[in-house]
Amino acid sequence: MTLEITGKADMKYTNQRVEIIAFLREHRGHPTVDEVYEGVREKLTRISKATVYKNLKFLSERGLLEEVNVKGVTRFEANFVPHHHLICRDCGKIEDFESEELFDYSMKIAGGIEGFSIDSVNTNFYGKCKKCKEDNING
Amino acid sequence: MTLEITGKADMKYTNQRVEIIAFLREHRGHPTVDEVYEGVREKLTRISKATVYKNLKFLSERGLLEEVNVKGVTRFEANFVPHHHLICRDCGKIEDFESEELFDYSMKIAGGIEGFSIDSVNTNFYGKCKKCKEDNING
DNA sequence: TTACCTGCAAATGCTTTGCTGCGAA
DNA sequence: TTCGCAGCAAAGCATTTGCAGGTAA
Repeated sequence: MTLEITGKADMKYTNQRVEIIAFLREHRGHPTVDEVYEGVREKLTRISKATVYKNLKFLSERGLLEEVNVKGVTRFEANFVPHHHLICRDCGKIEDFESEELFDYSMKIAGGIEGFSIDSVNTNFYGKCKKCKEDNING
Repeated sequence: MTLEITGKADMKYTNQRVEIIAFLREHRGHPTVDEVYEGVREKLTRISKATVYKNLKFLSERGLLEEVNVKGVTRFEANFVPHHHLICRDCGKIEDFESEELFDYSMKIAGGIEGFSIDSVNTNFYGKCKKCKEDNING
């Protein structure tokens, strides 16, 4: 796999990094560190968890990944279409939600904020996912 | 201090809980666990950090506090006026930002989302705070 | 009175780090 | 060839837990 990332040439594209990014591009469910580790291990059986940690941090700092934290659990994603999050308070599930109009509206408001220079915006919607709602009724 | 919280009677209002909530109501800068611990310790010198942890978790689960996580650091707040966050990518500082119009707009969009029942919304604006911007230029 | 809560200390588990050998460029 | 990176194991820390005594209701 070739990663199409321009302007980020000052780093080595090791197999480990390539597979971590590939895994996150293919698994949009906001995996945890362990889930990334288990997933990548299917391709690179000898990868260590320390390498996964190091690279998730490294790639996040460089803007190749995004880190999300819900209910004390750190999760990762590689979705660079501007989007928002639907977060279930019960199970901690995160779903992406695209709304160009909300993005535009928020950025317009961002333009009027003094003292902070804002480069991105993300709205979190909190509530209950379908499954947890049904579980509440039935169980 | 009397906590004016209705409908939350099934818990004991120990001095520790009262002081933790009081501290967070007076310190709106999104303190960390350690900062809460140090702050409350000025009133209750014998409080343990385990008690602070237990209660921050307990009170968050009951909706008396909100937990925010930025750059891997967990912070707490007790601001129940609907608000948004300005988050500095450099230093991790969080400022509250009130915008009724953004709140209303987001909730209107929330009403049209299928499969998730949404009860609250929070927009995070990411960028650089004034101080970090100046530090970047000067240092 | 009694169930719930606190403080202490120990345990847990996520995350980071130091170091040696290796591989991308 | 060289510097950055991977893997391993150990260390570091934030957070949780078990338990005995204390306290709010």
